[in-house]
Amino acid sequence: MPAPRRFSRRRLQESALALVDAEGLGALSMRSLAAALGTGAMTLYNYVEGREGLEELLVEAVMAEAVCEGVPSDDWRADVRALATATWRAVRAHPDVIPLILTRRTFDEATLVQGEALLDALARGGRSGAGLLVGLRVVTGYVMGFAQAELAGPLSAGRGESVSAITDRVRALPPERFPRLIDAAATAAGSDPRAEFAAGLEVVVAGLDAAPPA
Amino acid sequence: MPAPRRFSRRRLQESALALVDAEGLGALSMRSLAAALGTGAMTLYNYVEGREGLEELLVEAVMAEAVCEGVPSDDWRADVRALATATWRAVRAHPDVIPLILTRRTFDEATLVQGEALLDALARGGRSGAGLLVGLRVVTGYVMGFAQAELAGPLSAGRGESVSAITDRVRALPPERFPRLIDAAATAAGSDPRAEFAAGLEVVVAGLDAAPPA
DNA sequence: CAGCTTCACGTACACCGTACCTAAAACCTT
DNA sequence: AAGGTTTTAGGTACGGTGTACGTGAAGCTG
Repeated sequence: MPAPRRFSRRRLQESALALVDAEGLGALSMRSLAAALGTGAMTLYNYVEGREGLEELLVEAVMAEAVCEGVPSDDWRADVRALATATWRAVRAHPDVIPLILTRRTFDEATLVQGEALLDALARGGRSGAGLLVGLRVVTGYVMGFAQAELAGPLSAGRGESVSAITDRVRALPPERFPRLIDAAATAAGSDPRAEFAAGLEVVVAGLDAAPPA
Repeated sequence: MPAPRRFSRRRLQESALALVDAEGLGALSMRSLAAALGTGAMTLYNYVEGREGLEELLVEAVMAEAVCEGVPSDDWRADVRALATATWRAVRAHPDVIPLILTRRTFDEATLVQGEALLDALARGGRSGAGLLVGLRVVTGYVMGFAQAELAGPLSAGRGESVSAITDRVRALPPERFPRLIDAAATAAGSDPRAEFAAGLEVVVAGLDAAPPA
């Protein structure tokens, strides 16, 4: 009965993501996205539940890119690594969306599938019940925490800021009070984020191996 | 020479924190905080660098509550546990500020001191260089990630939402596709967040113990 | 007592999300 | 074929936001 919908959900996601990737989160508004689509702001309300729904759309788009092949395998450790890394890579590809991801508890398809797969891998590692839940929390916590660290860290250049804005700021600290922080910042400035993430993940996996599942 | 300042920084922090704790982050605006202080909105600009500065003020106030006694001790593992727990408790005491904490890279005194202490503990655990940096990332990542999980999780009641809104939502999922998620949600609903955090932290510490510092 | 410096704070503007409304488009009746 | 019905498109307008700018007063210094 209705007039045919002008836009698909995918189309909205693509436009929104392109806009945010190009001009930053601050450039996203109902009006700006509508303009990018060549329509009026109020039209978007036929596709999305207000501003909140728009942001969910974006998060969903990013998480959907976290595809992970070869899971489940016969090696639960490899699976945990693969799942965590896939999520992290997807998030990292769209740094401007990170604030939205961090401040939301998402329930999109992709996140649920990844969560289920992660639980499955951990279960194959011998965890169950509360111990399984703890394992999930540790792994997802690590991924999210690392993403947060990358928000304005020396790893990624914030919009308009130098790559090492943070590093510079730490370097300016009183060396007698924060010697280790200054040292760590110098180390971070010259390190590869992928290697850092992988090394941290190794610590997590080692912990899962060593800690008794209660 | 000047007219004496009407407000102290501490006073602003207390008012802002009280306002946010009582009415949520959405209730915080230049005007609302000014009104709570009995003044006009523009006055705040004499104390704070715009909205951004106001939010930093809040984060600083929360982080300052993360006091940690008895560190450093002669047990680096205990120190890591104590520091992580102190930060988490402070954050958890003001859940409405969590979005601000997560979306910001903070440089207030308290955070720096905690970071330095954490690095010191990890160094006593035999880490240095890149391995030390990784240890820092893992621990702070875990704390931040856990805080994020608590945003709207079954652990804390979101403003106006039932304590188990998330749990309910997971329970409504197709059981044949997400059996483990549903199970985990049920476990989470009945678990104590403090115990969960402690157990996860134990996994992290075990990982730090087991993983070679490169 | 000037005079300068600093703070207090009202006004005004651009921009935001969105409640509400109108018109047109496509299907379902009769 | 014509009318009714239902859904989408999209404009208008309102209350709220952050803040640039300007004015006025208050206190120290000469």
